[in-house]
Amino acid sequence: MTQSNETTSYRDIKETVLARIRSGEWQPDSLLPNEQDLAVEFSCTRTTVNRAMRELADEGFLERRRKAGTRVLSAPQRQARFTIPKVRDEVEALGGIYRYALVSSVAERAPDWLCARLALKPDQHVMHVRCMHFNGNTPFQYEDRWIVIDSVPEVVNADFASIGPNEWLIQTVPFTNVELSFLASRADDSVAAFLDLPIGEPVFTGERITWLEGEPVTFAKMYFAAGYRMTTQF
Amino acid sequence: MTQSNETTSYRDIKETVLARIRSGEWQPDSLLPNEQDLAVEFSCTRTTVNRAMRELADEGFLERRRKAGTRVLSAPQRQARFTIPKVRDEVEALGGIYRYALVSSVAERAPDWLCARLALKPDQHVMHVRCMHFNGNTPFQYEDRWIVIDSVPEVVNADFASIGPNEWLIQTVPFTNVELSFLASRADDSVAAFLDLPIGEPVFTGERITWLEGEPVTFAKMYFAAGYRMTTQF
DNA sequence: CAGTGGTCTAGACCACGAG
DNA sequence: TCGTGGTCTAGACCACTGA
Repeated sequence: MTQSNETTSYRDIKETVLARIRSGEWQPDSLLPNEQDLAVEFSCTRTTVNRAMRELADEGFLERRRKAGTRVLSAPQRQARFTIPKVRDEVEALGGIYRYALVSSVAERAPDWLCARLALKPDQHVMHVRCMHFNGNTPFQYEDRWIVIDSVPEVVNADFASIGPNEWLIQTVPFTNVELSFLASRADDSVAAFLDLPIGEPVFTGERITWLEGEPVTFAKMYFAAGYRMTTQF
Repeated sequence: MTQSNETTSYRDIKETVLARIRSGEWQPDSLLPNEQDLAVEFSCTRTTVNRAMRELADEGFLERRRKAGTRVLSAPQRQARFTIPKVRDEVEALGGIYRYALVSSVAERAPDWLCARLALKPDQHVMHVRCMHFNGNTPFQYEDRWIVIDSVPEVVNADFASIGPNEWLIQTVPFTNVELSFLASRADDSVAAFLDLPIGEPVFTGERITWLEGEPVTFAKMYFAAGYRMTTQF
């Protein structure tokens, strides 16, 4: 009990509401009493009821609309929250020792497919950085990344031998918008070599595009070693 | 402006705080003024400041501790929220026409690997359901699922020819705990045939384990058709 | 111990949107 | 139009935890 004894907290209300939904007392799609009535029932203020119901709606159990009232969602829109850790943290969470290694870092004209992907002008230049992340001496992730020089001019002076491009970017342009995708790809000869896999092996792959105030900053492909799985509970 | 003119809303405060972090005015790891002081600065009550800061902490930008105060997280723990839609919704969101087809549905003794995975007793029985989800006539997802009969006895009477096992389960035991994983697997001959792929092709694969009040309910493997990617923005 | 965030109250005004 | 949720105020007590 977070609050002192015998008060009804918003947590209590959340529990009670969930229990009623689970028990079938409040059927999917059914309309719930309004906040004022619930406040009376729970002997608390409408503010407290409001917080409880608002959070339940955020969590995907309820749908609330002014005037229409609050309904139980028939198919709860449960959302999985995946925390996207930095590779270093991910390795260390596994109890491993993180090691980073730069493979190559070159400034080059942005390839056509990247221009299309990031809406770059045809003559824009990018820093192409390839690197490896190890768990001890085991390959953990191979990263292939392009950083738009016009958007982050300091990148030409970055020392990617000593710091990974992701960590460098987080320090340099911390607050960005991100589009993140996951897919299964096939190991080409390069990926296979870096991850110590047979060519053609399925590889769990992430793609991340990052913008800062609408300007494209970076495109990254992250190839995970065999057996990797991304897991969450909810 | 959600509130009437000239009041400071919790949204305004959130924006201002984020802007200060972005601009570097509030550096990572630095301590922010306490709520009371911010309330004075923003000419509003502490309640309003509290809501703004609480939400920013929920969203992974700040860390708050009683007595210690509120700090800017150096590596924002941005969390990707993936909405896990029902297959039907996912297909329809693509503008496609959803079609479901049952492949097989048999009650059987739980295989050993499943007993281990779900902590079943060796003699427990499961309903093994295999089915296909199509976008029009294109394979979209092949689903291989086991449902624990002791946990959901009604399953023996379910008509999986007319309703998918996931939709049936949502109707029957709506509120559950879930562990969800994604990985890249290799198409075996069966998966390859159902998804119309060459054998050995990489397949984006989901695994879902569901419990109800601690009792294991179901284990499902979901194999997605070629080219599938799971995407989110944040 | 004392400062900070966590939460509740009692009341108010308002925006939205269904009927 | 008018009921419902969205938000803010002003004030209070308390839980947690760092020093």
